[in-house]
Amino acid sequence: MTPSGRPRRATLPDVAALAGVSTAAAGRALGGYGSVSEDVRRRVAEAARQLDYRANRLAASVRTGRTDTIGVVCADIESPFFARALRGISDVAREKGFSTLVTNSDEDLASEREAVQLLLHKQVDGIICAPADVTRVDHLARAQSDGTPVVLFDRVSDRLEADAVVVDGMKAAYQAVRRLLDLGHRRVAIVTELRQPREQDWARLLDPEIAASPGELSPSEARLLGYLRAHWDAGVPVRRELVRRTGTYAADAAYQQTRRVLALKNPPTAIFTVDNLMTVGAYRAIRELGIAVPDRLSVVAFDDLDWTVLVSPALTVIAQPVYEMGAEAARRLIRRLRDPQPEPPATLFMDVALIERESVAPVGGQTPATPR
Amino acid sequence: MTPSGRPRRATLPDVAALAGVSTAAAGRALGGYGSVSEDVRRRVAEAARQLDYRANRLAASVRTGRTDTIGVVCADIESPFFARALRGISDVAREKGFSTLVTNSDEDLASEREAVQLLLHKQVDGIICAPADVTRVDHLARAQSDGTPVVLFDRVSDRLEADAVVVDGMKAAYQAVRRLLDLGHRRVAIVTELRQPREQDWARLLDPEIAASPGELSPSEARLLGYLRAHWDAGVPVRRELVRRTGTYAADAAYQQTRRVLALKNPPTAIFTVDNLMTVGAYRAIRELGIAVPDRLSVVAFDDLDWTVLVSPALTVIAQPVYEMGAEAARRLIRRLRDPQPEPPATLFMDVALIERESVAPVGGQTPATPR
DNA sequence: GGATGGGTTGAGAACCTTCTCATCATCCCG
DNA sequence: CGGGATGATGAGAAGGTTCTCAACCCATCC
Repeated sequence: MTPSGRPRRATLPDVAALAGVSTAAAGRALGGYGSVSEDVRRRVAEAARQLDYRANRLAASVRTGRTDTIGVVCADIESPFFARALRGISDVAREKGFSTLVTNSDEDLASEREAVQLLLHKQVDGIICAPADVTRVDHLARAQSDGTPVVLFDRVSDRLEADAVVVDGMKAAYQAVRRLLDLGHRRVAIVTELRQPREQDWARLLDPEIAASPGELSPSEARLLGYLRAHWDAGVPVRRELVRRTGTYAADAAYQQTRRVLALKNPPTAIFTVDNLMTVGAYRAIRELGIAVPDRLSVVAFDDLDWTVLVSPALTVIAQPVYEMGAEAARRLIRRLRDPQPEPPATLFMDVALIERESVAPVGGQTPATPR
Repeated sequence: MTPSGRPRRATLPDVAALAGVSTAAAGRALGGYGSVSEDVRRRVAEAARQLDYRANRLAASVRTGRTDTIGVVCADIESPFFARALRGISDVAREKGFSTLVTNSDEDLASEREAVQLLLHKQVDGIICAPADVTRVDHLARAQSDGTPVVLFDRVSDRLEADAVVVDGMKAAYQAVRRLLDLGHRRVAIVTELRQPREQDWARLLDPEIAASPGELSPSEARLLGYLRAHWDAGVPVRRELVRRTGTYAADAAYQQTRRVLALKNPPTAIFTVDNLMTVGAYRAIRELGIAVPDRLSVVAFDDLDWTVLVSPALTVIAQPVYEMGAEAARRLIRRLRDPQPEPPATLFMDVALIERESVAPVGGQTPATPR
């Protein structure tokens, strides 16, 4: 009996004793390693059943050094993007016998560091992380060099030799914005967070050399770059007042910025929102102002959300394979866990799809011929 | 060096040796238990820093029996409801020094059993669970009697003596439906999942005795009961053809059912959807059919989602304090962990709010005077 | 000056597994 | 029938921590 009066849970020696074998044999019988006779296996199983034995996987982990757990650091589990990705991760993980320990960084580097620290203390076998700052990944590098593999998710960093699963945000944004420009739009607004609005950011994006290697860019920066390039290639000048940064990652800020940009003397005829939170805020502003979409304003949003088909007109969006991205990240991590030195780390770029619905029209405003 | 060539991580004895103290002393110094002199504390800290010591919390857990981890069994992490609740849970958990191990049951009893089993193997300190079937909770009862406290979330079961954090779904639904009836609606449809459409369910809900103790009802059943009661109290007969069950928990099914109910010769003038997935499906049908809301159809939805203000007209909804529910569940669980025998388990009913927006009008169809 | 008591300290057990290794029985084969 | 391979078994170490306990120091108090 424990001090609390509850009967203590049966342990391996208890089972072994009841079955009349050694602890080692009982362990083998239940753990499925080593070799045991059929007879012993049966007796041990029976004893375990009788005692309602429940293996303590913690103890096993101390011994083996494996916990069959993968740690996930996401920005915010509440966001549909991460929620769905996590579903992909945990489905694959479960299938392969792993659990998932989830933490939120809220896009804050310090929280992320703390989270990684915690995961390492808890001895997770590997980590999937959406790094808050792709230029500050030393903690991940250290985890990795200490033997805990890392897979980057949603964001690459060329300062870390690790697998990564991402989307080519630059290409996707380019494609969407190019489409708008081709339809004759000359004033296309973009609503983006972009946390540190360092003045040199803008310059960085203009630098063709940096622009060529997206490993230094956050997703938002990459998408902004796509926006800029589409303009350059189309020979349309970029209007500074149409590039709206919220500075903070919040729908409300996007709402404010959108109201402001739509209140310009010379307002945009199209707007591109850079992720789901920005879309929510921007769309609220558009709706509140009662602006006719797509007649007066065309809208393209990054990320497909279930409500984008519920509003009228339905939103044209860039859809990322979010679930699959999560699943693939988990697959890669687990592959690396199983096979210590498989192949050199690689970045997987997954395809996005531009889903044309009803919120885009040629400038001037006729609705396109084929609404859906 | 480990076989792999990497230097082995420093352990407590290593630190102790470098600091020139016993392992026990080093453990005390770093772990913050027992008593140590200032001098020792400093030397140990310095040694730990030099060796880049990282505590193995697994080993500690084996010894202490605590893992500072709480297990969560939710139906589907991808649903906005659970995603937000999980955020509440993990915020509180983190603040109090706990991690969260997350599993999905997909509303399937077998998966839930498996998940609980896994959590127990991993020795979580406690479990927060949204049980798939409130009448089958033996596995949770066993976990609890074995010393792993359980807090029910979103659903009560009177077959389990445990804390629970829920919403009074019956009252909420009653309130919403009553409002519709008071506005003159006589044909109010309800779209609900309700997994096992056992024929006796209906009878159960009619039985006043069972209806009095909601501890046997799933949230969907409770909400249906609220719907029924509102009718009884208002003296409005319940039309069987207006009660639409999807049988399966999917937006598509809700879409189908909604199309069907709206295609009746004598269609409803109002519709009540029972949770977020049902709302998405039902609203898609309404939009596709081009039915004017609220002029021809009033709409009330359970659960407030970010898009309910983005559609026009904005949806009138019943809002649950989802984040707070998660947070409170975590608080209760942790309180019980800290204090083995605090008070008897209790069910906390949290308040819902009926948020009136633009999707409800008196029957016949004028828009109400105060749109927002 | 001895008793009391609180703060420090280290030895070693404990937690519950897995793993190594030596032992032993069995079996196959030449 | 000897030699070697194969498989089953148990003793005991290992994994990295926490905890118990006895010993010790030193100050205080009578």
